[in-house]
Amino acid sequence: MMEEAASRRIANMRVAASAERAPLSLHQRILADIEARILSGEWPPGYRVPFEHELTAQYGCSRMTVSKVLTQLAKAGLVARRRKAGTFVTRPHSQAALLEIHDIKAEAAALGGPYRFEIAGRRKCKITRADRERLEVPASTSALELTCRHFAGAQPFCLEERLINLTAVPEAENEPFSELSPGAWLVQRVPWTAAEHKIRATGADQRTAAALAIVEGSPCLVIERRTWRAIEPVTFVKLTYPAAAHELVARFAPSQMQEARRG
Amino acid sequence: MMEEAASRRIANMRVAASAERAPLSLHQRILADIEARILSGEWPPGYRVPFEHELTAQYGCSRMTVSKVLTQLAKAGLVARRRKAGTFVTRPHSQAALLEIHDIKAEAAALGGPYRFEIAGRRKCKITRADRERLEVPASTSALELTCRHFAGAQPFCLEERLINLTAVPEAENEPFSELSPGAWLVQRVPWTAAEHKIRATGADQRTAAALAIVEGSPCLVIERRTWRAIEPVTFVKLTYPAAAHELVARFAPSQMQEARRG
DNA sequence: TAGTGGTCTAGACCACACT
DNA sequence: GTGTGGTCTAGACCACTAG
Repeated sequence: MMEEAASRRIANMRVAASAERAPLSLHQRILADIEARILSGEWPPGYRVPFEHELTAQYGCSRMTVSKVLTQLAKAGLVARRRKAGTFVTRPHSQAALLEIHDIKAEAAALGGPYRFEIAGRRKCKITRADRERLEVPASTSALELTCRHFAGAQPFCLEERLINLTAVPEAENEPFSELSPGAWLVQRVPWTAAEHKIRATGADQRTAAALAIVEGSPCLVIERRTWRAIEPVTFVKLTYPAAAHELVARFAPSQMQEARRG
Repeated sequence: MMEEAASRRIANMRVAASAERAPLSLHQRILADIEARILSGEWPPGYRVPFEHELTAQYGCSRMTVSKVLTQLAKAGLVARRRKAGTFVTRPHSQAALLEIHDIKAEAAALGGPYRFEIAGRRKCKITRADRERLEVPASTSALELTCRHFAGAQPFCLEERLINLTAVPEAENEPFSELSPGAWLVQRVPWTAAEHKIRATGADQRTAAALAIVEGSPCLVIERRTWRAIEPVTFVKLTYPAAAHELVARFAPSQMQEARRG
C-alpha cells in the first residue's frame, strides 16, 4: 500500500544525525526532515514550503499528518502560514524567545540617548584551551574575537565581548560591522536553534570599568550567552551592563500553556 | 446532529472569564474547560481525568479532538498520561519552567554549607497604593508580608522579601513556615500558570547589606518575581543574592522546537 | 472565484502496561 | 487478556484571502 512506499521514502531521508534507537513516528520523521531543510538553508527564508496536498503526495501520508507537522513548525516560528497563499519559511527570529535576545539599539533609545556603537577590538584567532568552555568547538578552530562598546548618547551602557565560530559563520571574517553591530548582524543572518544564558551580578574590574566609564567595583549585570545552530556552536557573547542601565524581563507560563491555548 | 448537542453543552460551560469575542474552536473550548477544572482544584493533583472515550461522550465530539486537548495538557505539564492506566492531574510543578523557579535549598548545598532559613519578619497587612505595582490586586486586599533569610552554613546567601495574596492563598495566614520556606510551601501548594521575572544588578543598601552580612554597596543580583494562578495574582517576591552566591542559567530554543520534537 | 489552511469526524491498527 | 493512549487515514465542511 501507500504506507510501504512512504516508509521506504522516509527511511532513505537524511534524518537527524542523532543515532537514536527510538523509532520515530511518521510525523516526527517528517518534522525532522523539513526542519533540516530549513536550518541547512536548502529552504531559505521566504521560501514557499510545498502545499499540504503536495507534501501529502511526497510523503505518501494523509493530510492530517502533514498538517500536524506544519502546525508544529508554525508554533515553533520556523514557518508562517497564510490561507490561500501557502506556508513560508520565516526570517531568522529574535523575537520568539521567552527570554528574548535583546535589541540593544532599542535599549539605548529607552535610556534617552541616540544610539551608536564602536568596534573597540577585533582579531582572528584559533580557539585555545581556555576558550573551549565558552565556545565548545575543537581546539584550533578559527574564531573571530570582537570587542564592542554600545553608547546611549555619550555614555557607554554596554560592553560586548564576543567570539564567533568562523567554521559556522565564515562570512563574518570579512564583515566590517560598520552598519550593524555584531549581535544584530548575526541575528539577521544565522537562524539559531538553541541558546544558553548565564546571568549574574559582579563588580566591575579595572578594564571593564574603564570601558564603561564607571567606578571600579561598581555593580554590573553580566549576561553570557552561547548560541547554537542545530548542534553547531555559533557564538559566545558576554554583555556587561552598569547596574542602572539594564533590567531583564521574562514572562512565561510553566511550560507551553500559552502556546497550547493558541493552538 | 451531534455537533449541535455539543455546541449547546459547551456553550453552557463556564468557559474562561475573558470576555473575548473571538469564537473559540471546539478543542480550545474543551481545553479551557478542563484547564479550569484543574486550576480551580475541582480536579486535584492525582485525580484521574475521564478516559478519552468518556470525554468523547461528554463533549459529543470525536476521539481525535479530545486526544488533541489531552496531548496539549500533557505537553503543558498539567496532566500525565499512562497507557492502560489513564490520564492524571499532576502535582504542582516547579521544574517545567524554562527559567526555573529556583530551589534555594539545592543552591545552598552547591555553596557547600548546610541549608537553613529563618523567618525574620512577618505581618498581615492591607495592600497599599505602593504595593499595587508589586501585587496587582485591589487596594485593601489582605496580604501576608514575609522576610526570610536563607543560609549556607553560617553565611546568609539570599534575602527573600515576599508578599502573598491572602485572597488567593488564605491558608498562608496560619502557616508557620517552620518546615518549608515560604517559596517551597507555595510551590507545593499552588499551581501557578504565569510568572514574570525582572532581573537586575544593584548595590546593596544598608538594610540589605546588614541582612546578608556584606559590605554596603557591594554588587548583588536581584530577582523580582510575580506569579499568577489563571488571572489571580498569587505572590510577589524579591530575592537578593550577593554577587558571588548566585548565577541564573536558562537554556532554550527560540520557541517550542524541543517540545514540538517530543510531540 | 478558487485554492489554501483550520478544523473535525468516524473509523482503524498498534504498543504497551495493568490485571 | 484487555483496555488505555499513540498514531494514522480518508474523507468532509468551512473561513479566509489572494488574484
